[in-house]
Amino acid sequence: MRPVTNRAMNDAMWQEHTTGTPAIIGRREQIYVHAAQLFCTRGFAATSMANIADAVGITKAGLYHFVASKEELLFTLMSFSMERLEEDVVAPARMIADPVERLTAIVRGHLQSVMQVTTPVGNPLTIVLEETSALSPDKAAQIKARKAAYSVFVRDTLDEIKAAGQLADVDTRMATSAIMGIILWLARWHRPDGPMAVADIVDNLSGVALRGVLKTDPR
Amino acid sequence: MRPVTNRAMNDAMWQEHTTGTPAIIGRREQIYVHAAQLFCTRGFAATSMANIADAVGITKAGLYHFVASKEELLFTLMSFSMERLEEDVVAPARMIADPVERLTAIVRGHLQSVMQVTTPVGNPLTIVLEETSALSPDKAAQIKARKAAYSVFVRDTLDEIKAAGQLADVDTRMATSAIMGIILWLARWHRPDGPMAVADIVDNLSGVALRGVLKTDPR
DNA sequence: CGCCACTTACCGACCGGTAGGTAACTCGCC
DNA sequence: GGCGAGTTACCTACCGGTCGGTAAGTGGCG
Repeated sequence: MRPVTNRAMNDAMWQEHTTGTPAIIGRREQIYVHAAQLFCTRGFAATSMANIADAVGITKAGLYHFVASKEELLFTLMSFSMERLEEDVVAPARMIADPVERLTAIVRGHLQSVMQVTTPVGNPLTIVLEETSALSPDKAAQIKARKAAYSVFVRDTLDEIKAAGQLADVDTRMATSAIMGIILWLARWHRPDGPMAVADIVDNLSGVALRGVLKTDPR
Repeated sequence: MRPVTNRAMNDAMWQEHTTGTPAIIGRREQIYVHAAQLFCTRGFAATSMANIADAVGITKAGLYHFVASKEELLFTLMSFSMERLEEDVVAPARMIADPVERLTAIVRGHLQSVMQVTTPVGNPLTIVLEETSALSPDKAAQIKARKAAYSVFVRDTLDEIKAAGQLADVDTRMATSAIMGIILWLARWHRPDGPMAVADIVDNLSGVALRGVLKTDPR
């Protein structure tokens, strides 16, 4: 069973929902894109394999030619989602030495990334990450560990900012939670056809987040 | 079919999970409390009526003696949740004339309210509100309208603050979204046995939220 | 070039199990 | 004796997943 490449899936999701033109992509990619959207709209448990098959335009048995199980489908989607976050947001930010600049890059990058996959139901890749309870304990633990690593990365950056005397009077765990809340909530409500430009949303939300956790710059 | 009073349900949820002592409450209240927790942990679709019945200690048919349907159960829970928000947070805040003070009261009150019902799985009453997709269109619309009214209340307050020249350079819709994100995310991760005191969490998160949206006080 | 072995991409029918929900009965108490 | 609070037994629909089968290629070899 040939694996789905992340690049192909990303292209598929991105192209389908930004240009409106369905990408010429393989069945596997089609399946993952439709599954992500359905899981996002109705939830994992409320989506049947027959629903996904219908959306793709094949039968349920045909669907099982490409995926091993419903759980594997969800897990692959989640892994892909975490990989995107790690590659597109965390990796570039790690190269930035100054902690305030790094935090800015994380927040703006993550916000940007959330809006890059824009569907009429929010960002399926982010929302699907909330379905960890549908996974077997060991797979759930894998995803949770990757989420936790990201959280630690943000918090460590905030600790550095605190050490440099540039953090507002706030616990770094709480600051991390506040930032995550702002970003994750965006993933739920943002619609591609909304009235506000992506760049403006990034500016506004990163502004609130950074003003909220940083000491007002005395410069 | 006698209705469940909100006060009784509130007492039940509150007492059960703060004192550890199960409150002496009626079956109806027991059912709603357990259903809320299960819906919160596994999700609405992944929770069966048999699961709820087991948790309460009766049979599934016995459960149907008290509730009309699974959907009604969810809808009642959601209505109760919105009523609490409206009574405990919105109503008191409406009496405050100064918009900055009012916003402070909303944010702190909502954070407080989220942590008042503390279970090992977050705040079921808040999280259950995310299951609107499991409701029939008309019932979903009712809940969405109440959520929207709350959102408008917050945004109107921010508009007043802007008019008074006390808002940071941020769109009021975006500021509303950021504030909601911080609060709703708290409802997902907060645990009653966490290391941080409720009062400290309120101070920290309201601090981030208010610093994020308000102009730095020149006093 | 043509044929054969093999693979890919499916389909219709079906399986055991579980879902939400119901009908009819029983028990105990005012 | 009637009503509230349950029970057992059961129904139908649908769930995730599998089975056997097949049409349309693909590649190698004589």
